[in-house]
Amino acid sequence: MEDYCFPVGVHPFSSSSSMAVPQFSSSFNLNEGLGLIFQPKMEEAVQVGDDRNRIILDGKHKEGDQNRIGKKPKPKPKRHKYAFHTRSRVDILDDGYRWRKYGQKAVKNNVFPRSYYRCTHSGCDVKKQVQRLSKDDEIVVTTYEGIHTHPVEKCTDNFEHILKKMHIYVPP
DNA sequence: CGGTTTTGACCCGCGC
DNA sequence: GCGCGGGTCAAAACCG
Repeated sequence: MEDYCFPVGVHPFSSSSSMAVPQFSSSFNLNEGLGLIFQPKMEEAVQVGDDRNRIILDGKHKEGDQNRIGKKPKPKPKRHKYAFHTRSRVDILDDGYRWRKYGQKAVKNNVFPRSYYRCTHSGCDVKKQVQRLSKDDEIVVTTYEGIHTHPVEKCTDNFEHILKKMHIYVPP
């Protein structure tokens, strides 16, 4: 599946606690290419003492529906995928961008479905997939594909709104 | 009422 | 060619 898989960091917008706390940071900028910059203060999230927090690089990903009927088959531009393994009990890890869900599919050998999101910013076709591992349901894999053509949407959302969207997790 | 989510259908690539 | 799995579309439902 992935071409490369190496430990690098942790998703900067979650924590190892029972709830992913949205911590917005303009330093999280996929436009930097591989320059994923994590805030030092995010280090608390790297408390999982194993290699489960990592980045997956996939340089040769097929281009979705570029070849749909009625469309010219374009030379496939290379798009990189960046995947974060995140220990979190919530699926929605707000990264400062606004996403619209456009699909959900059951994944083979996984009891949890995979969700597909697209950046809502006009002209920006960055996508991401969110999937939970069936082995360890506390691990969420978020895969980003493409590069944002715009800066991070500032934190228009207030915290209350975010919590609503997250369906706050209440530990038993 | 406009934006988002849901969900079944559809498309495509790949292996057999 | 066929079936399977993954990815996307698009209409309807939902929601603030």
